Amino acid sequence: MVIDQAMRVVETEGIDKLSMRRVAEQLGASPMSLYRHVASKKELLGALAEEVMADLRPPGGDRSPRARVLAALEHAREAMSRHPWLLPVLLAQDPPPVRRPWLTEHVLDALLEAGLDESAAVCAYRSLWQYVTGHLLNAGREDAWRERAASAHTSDELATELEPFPVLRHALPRLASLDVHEQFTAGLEAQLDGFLATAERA
Amino acid sequence: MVIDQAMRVVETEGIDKLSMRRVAEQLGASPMSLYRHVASKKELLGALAEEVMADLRPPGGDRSPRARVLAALEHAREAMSRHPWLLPVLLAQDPPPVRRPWLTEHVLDALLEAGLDESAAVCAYRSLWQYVTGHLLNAGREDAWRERAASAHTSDELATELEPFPVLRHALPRLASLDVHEQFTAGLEAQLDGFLATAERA
DNA sequence: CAGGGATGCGTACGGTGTACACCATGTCCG
DNA sequence: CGGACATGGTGTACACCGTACGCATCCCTG
Repeated sequence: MVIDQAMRVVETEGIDKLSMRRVAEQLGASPMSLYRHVASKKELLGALAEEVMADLRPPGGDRSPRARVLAALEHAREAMSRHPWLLPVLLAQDPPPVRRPWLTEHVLDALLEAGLDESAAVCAYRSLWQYVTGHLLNAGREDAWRERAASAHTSDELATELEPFPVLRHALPRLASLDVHEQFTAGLEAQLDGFLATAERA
Repeated sequence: MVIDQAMRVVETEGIDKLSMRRVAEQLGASPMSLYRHVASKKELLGALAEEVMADLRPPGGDRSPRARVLAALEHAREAMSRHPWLLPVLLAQDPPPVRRPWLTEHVLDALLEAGLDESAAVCAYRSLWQYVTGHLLNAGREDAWRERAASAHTSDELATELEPFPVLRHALPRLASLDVHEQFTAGLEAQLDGFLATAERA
């Protein structure tokens, strides 16, 4: 019940409005009463994260291993991008909770089927996961970047600031018009294909 | 002076011991006096981040473009891993500060020289950067994961918890013995080579 | 019925960022 | 010289936060 209400708060008011007092208030209870159900706020957050991760089951299908990896990670990205608070919370939890690792299982399996040996598969999985998380964490700011880039044309101040960086300045419009989702799949495919290629060579 | 002292606090006591009151105290001043020099704590953190980023100049050299990209990003990883607070702070800043983008300039330049067209280079740069940040954010927890993985042999509870995930369970020892730095360069090279390969095909 | 554990809650402590009003000092201009 | 004004410092106060501690109340069992 507590975590349900907490989830509701997070979803409606955002993660930084989540406080013990807020949850208790909406529950018509006193702040301290929550501690009968939850050891600490950190644990509460962990429970929230686990709840979301629990139904992070990659889509099935009888596609090629490569396609399965791409689909699984794209699915994960999409799901996690709908809960922007999730990733920071997960990263703040130590030790990392065992979170029904469907994704890991699925991707590892596909990588092995694609011909990677076990240690290469593990390495590749971690790399791909890191890429996905990195993308998610940066993606929120892309809009701000875009504005910044767009204003480079008009703002003299920014123009002179970028004076020592000719390549960047010239490429700035491209950066502004970059489609976030396209860029995600491009990077994902590049990395995966890189791994598959080195596996092939061995 | 304020930011210098703040930097000192962060370096010696960690980022979460940084508070206006703490800095003021060490400066022998009152908390509110800081606000004459800094608009808010957020701005203070931004200034700290910028200070570190300012001397994030990738190493030069007359190597191949590929080697230059790798060296630049490895340099960035190494530098940022020495300041674990940096990346979270950067990601919390909106809008992202213009932070003397030596790295961007350097990598973009190398990518263009490697034969990518401008929009591909921009896309690749963002992907690579996202990978680096993702790696850094996850890397701190690797030790905890390693412990967790190591305890899988002994702990029955974890063993039964992993029962529905045979592939993962079998691969767990590999995960535990993964060298973080090797994994970083492997993923980096895979992604970069993937981008270079698709550029070649075009 | 007596006792005891589970559960809820009120109070309080120590911490945070910062709005606001006030004061000290120096600098410049009429 | 006298007063305006900018610059920096301070003390108080507010609105929060997480949570340690101890007391009150309930139900369940012996």
